[in-house]
Amino acid sequence: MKRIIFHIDVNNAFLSWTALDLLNQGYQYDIRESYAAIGGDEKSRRGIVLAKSPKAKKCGVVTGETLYSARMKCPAIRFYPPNYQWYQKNSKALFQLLSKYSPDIEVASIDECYLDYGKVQNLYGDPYEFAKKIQKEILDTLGFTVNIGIANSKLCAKMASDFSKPYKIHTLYNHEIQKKMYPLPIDDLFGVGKQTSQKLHKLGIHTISDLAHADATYLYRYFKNSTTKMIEWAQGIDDSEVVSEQVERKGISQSTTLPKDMTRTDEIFPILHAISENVAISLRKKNKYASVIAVIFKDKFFKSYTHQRKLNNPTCSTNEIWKISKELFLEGWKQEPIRLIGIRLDQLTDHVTYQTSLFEDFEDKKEDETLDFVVDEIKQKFGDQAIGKASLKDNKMKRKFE
DNA sequence: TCTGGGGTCCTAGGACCC
DNA sequence: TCTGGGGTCCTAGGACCC
Repeated sequence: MKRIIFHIDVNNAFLSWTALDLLNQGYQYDIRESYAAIGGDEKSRRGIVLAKSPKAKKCGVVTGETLYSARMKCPAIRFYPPNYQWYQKNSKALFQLLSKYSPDIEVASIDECYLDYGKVQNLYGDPYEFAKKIQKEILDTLGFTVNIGIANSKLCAKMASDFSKPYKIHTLYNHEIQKKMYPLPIDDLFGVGKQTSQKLHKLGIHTISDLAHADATYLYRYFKNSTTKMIEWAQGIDDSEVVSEQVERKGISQSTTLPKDMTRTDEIFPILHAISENVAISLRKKNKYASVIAVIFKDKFFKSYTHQRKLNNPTCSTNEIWKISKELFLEGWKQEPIRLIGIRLDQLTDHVTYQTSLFEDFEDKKEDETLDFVVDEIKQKFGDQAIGKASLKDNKMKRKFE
């Protein structure tokens, strides 16, 4: 039996959710109906468009461009800052509403998910009618609109939900692929980004149909092992299942664009220290230990590079993560101005079996970790101000990370 | 007044082992 | 002393997604 998959996607998620927030606060108009965008702060060099209203889109404003450039295209535009906590609340509410109807929901990101409709069809009947019903229920109870794509695979459902917006339902069943998907430009195919699309265009492949009919042996020279999957996706073939269990995080990272390009360690280290604390706290919240620590750099030319180390003994200690990050920074830094600095923790494990080495003090380490957990708990109870690292006390930078 | 932040997956090359 | 070769681990970088 053929599967039936829904892909549910919030229209202009960040903008819609901020619109609701503002209306709640007594705003007189709905920013979804005006020239508006969600964006970071230009002064702190985070000035890019994260989401835009339909009217702003009509002016040519695109996600990811600078606020400056958006303003050039659309002088009437107004920018609003993102509010991630509020977004998370709305996201949860959406998935909760949907899980009333089916336990088989795969959360794909903060504003989209897949639902395995085939498994519950006998309860709710015609897919299109049901999609209409939940679409309306979401609008009535949560206040924002979603697009729904209906297809026989996750890939096609995802492609379908993207066809036209907002508040639309599209089907892309297997028998509709040639008519509805083949004519689209290759850039529209999920998984084909800027680099791949450029290569494909050079090879004379411009539409999804071109790729669906392309010679795999020929393309293999350029795309190696991703060739088969890419061609299958162009043909609308995707057997992947809707996975409802929450998959464990593989890594934790935090990075920040610096207020200016920096070259002095006395300016950079307090920030790196604060990031160490933050990622360590996230790690302990999940009751995990990290086996790999990486420091992330971005230079003034926007070139990123990393320097990492695999640890003999996984850690969750703030002190150790900070100490190693500092070492990694000094080893990896190319002595050039830094635009962004960050830390990533990888290969997270549950337990630690200490491999004692001559040079490490086992007891000290355990003490460090125990202390960390106690500090976490105090902060949880009495707030972040209750306790803190003396070295960060008087640093203005610290405020940014709280 | 240029260009966020948090993820995942894949690949390539070197070291090392048998 | 004509320089194998497969497997695995580690590091670094790139592409893609929202």
